[in-house]
Amino acid sequence: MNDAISDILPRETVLHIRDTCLCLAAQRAARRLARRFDAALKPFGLTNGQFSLMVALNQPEPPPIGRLAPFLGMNPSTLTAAVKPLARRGLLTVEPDPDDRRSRRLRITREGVALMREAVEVWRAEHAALESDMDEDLPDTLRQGLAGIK
Amino acid sequence: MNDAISDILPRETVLHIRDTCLCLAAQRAARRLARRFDAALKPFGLTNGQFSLMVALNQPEPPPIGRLAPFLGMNPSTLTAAVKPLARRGLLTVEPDPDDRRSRRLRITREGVALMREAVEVWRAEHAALESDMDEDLPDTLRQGLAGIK
DNA sequence: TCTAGTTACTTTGATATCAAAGCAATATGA
DNA sequence: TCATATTGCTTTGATATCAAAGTAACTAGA
Repeated sequence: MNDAISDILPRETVLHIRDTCLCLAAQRAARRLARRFDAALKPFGLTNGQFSLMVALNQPEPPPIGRLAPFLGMNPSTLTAAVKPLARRGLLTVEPDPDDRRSRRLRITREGVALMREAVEVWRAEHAALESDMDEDLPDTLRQGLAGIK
Repeated sequence: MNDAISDILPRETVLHIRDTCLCLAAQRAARRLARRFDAALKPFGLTNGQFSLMVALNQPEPPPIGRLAPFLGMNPSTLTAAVKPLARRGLLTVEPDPDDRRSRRLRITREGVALMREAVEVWRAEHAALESDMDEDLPDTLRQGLAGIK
């Protein structure tokens, strides 16, 4: 007789968590959307996350990591790692801020802009297709709901 | 003169994507919720994803990987990897299905159940706290919206 | 000035994530 | 029954993710 058993948690507890857990619901939806946009952006060699990061670089002043991380809901160390493949491909550069040498600013390159001009059009098409799959007011409802998670 | 430039994408395009992209909004919210539940479940050595997986094992018959993956919105290969640390800790076992030896069923162990009994209470408390941070009808709105993403 | 504290980021080590390719078992059709 | 196709899962190689601990640079207060 080994450890494997059938003596499980109460069925109602399991169903309750399954049906109400916002964290599970969010992870599930995030994975599905990630796969969808990863596939759409594949011709550009970009993942959904890389696309979002590249979009966020388009600011009058190249933003530092410390400003991008909260915007993306991301830990700064994740961003440090995420920058590497993009820098390696020459899509962005990392420059120390002259006014504060601790801070490092991410600047999109010409190549990055050229790639993004095309990628944005694919994003538009894919997002339109996504929304057309959904009930009328679901997109806005979702946007409001997701924005409410701090 | 290097590659770095200031010739960026149209400002309106950037703002449009930033404010409407459901994929970005979902990743951002998923990261925030993941961190929150990871922190709450840390005393049990469980991540939010491990918790959800363990909950899903509580079924009359131990489910095969191929049934769990779609439930979690996950690629089967991700699940194969996710199982390893949990099996190593003795929280679940992997058994070949006697009726189809390709299929592998995940069975929660006694230890797994014991751990989950406590973890579920922490989940309850954390989820209640999460919902109390939100506007009245936001949780249900979000659940419906997230469930609408296929 | 120092010096202590804070901030911005990186490194480390672990798990998470996927697509693609691979393997073995099952199912199907001739 | 044999060959082919399909199915269920795993492996591989790459990026993603985090917390914790580390480093360097800045700040504030004595």
